[in-house]
Amino acid sequence: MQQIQVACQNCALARLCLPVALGSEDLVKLDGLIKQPRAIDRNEHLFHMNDPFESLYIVRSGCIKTYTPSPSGEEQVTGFYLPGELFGLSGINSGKQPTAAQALERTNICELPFSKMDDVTQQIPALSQQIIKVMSDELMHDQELLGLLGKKSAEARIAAFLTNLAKRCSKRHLSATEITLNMSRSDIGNYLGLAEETVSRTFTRFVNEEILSVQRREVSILDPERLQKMTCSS
Amino acid sequence: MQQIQVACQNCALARLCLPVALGSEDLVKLDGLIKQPRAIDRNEHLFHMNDPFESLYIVRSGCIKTYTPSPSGEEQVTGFYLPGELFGLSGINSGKQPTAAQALERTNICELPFSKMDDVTQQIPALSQQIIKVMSDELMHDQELLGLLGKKSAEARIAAFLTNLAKRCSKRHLSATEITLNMSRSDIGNYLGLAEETVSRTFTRFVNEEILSVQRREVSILDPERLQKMTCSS
DNA sequence: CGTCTTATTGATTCAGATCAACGACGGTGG
DNA sequence: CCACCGTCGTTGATCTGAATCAATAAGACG
Repeated sequence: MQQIQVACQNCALARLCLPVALGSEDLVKLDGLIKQPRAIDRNEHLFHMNDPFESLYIVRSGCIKTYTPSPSGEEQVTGFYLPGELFGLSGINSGKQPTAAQALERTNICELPFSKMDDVTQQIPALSQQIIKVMSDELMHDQELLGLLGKKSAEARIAAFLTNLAKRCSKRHLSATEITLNMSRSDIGNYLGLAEETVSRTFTRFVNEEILSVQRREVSILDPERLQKMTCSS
Repeated sequence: MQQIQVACQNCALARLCLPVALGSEDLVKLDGLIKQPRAIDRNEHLFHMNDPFESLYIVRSGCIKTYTPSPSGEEQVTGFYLPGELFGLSGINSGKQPTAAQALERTNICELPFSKMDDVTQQIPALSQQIIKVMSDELMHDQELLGLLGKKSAEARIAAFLTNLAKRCSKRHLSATEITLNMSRSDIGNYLGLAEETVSRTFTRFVNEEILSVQRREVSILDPERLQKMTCSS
C-alpha cells in the first residue's frame, strides 16, 4: 500500500483543519510535525480506552466514532468525527485516552504527535491558540449535546442530531440536505441515549410527516425549517 | 465594600487553580493579569448567554452554576463550579458566551481577562499549556456526564453526581463523606435530566438502603463503595 | 443462493414524568 | 418573639414515552 505524501499546504482540508489560522512559515513547521495519513479499515480501532495519550488526530477521509466502554460492558458513543475534524483532545491532561476511537468505514487519519507539542507551542504560539479554539468548540459541542440528552424528547434529539450533521456537511461543501449517515441506527441511538428501535420509529414518523425522506443510510431533509424547530421541543 | 487584595502567590487555592504549574516568575506575571476577586450575590448573574466573551473566571469561594436557556423557555444546567475551578472556556472561539453563569450563594470570583491572553500565551507559554489542560479536564468531565445522561438510570445518575462531588470536595480538603449541596433539588434534576421529584425519591431510597443520610442539603455518604458501584448500573 | 448484518414494525412493560397536596424551614415584618 | 408567607423538599396517584421483547424484512456479501 503506497503512502501518498500530502503536505498540509496542499491539503484540500486546510481550511477546516488546524492550518486555518497559521501563516505559511508556521505551516511548514506544522508539516514537519504531522505524520502522513495512514489508513484504517472499517471497525478497526485507532486507539482503545486507557491507551497512553500520544497524539491528536485529524480525520482526512471517512468517519471516526469515539466511545467509552463502561465497566458493565455496554458502550456510550461520545462523538462522530468527519473529515477535517480534530479529536483525541480529552486525554491531554490525564495522559491516557478516556475513550476508544473506531473507524466506521475505511478512514484516513493525520496524526500530530503531542510529545513534540511542548516544544511546539513555543515555536508556533499560533498553533497552541488554535488548539485552544478547537477545544473550545468541542466544549460547546458537548454542552449542546448535554442540553439535548438532559431533557429532550426522542423527536427533538433526532432533529438536533440531523440538523447538526447537516451544518457540518455544508461546512465541508457537501450538501446540507442530502446526507449520508456513516453510522448505524444503533450507534445513533447510543449517542443520543435512545434505543435503536426508537431511532427507526422516529425516522419513519418524520418520513410520514414529510420532513425527511429516508432510504437506508441516505437521508434527504425535505423541510429543514421544521426540523430546526423540532430541535427545541420539549 | 472593601476589596481585599490577595495575590495569586498567597492564595489558598493556588494548588487547585491556574498557578499549579507556574514558576514564581510566571506567577508574578499572572498576578498582573488577574482582576482582584469581586463578590456576587446569590442568584445574581456573572454573565448571560450571548454576552461577549471577555474573560475566564475562577471561583474563589461560593458556587456557580452555568446553564443554557433554550428558546422554549426552560433552561438546561450544564455545570456547577466549586472554589478553585475555572469556567467560561467554551466561549473562547465563538467570542460569545454559550451559557449563562449564576451564583448559587454569595460568591467571589477571580477574573482573567482574555483579551490580554494573546500576548500572554507568548509571555507565559506554561499558562497556555495549563489552560489546555484545564480544558482537557473539562472535556473529560463533559464526556462523563454524557455517558451518564446517555443511558443511565436515575439511581446511577444521582450516584455518579454525588461521587463526583465527593471527589471534588476531597480535592479541596473538604470531607468526602459530609457534603453540603449548594444547589436545589431542581437544579440537580435539571443537570442530570431528571424531574426534581425523582431526585427527591432517589435520595430517600438511598437513605432507606443506608447508603446516605440526608438532611435538607447536608448529605452524609455512609457507604461510598456501594454508591460507587451504583454509578455504572444500567 | 444462502447467510449475516442492519433496519423496520408490532405488542407489551416499566421507569420516570407529571399532577397534586402537604410539610418544613427560613426570612420578614409586626 | 411570634405569626405569616414564600420557597423548597417530600410523598402519593396517575399517566405516558420510550425501552424491551419478538418477529419479520431488506440489503450486503461471500
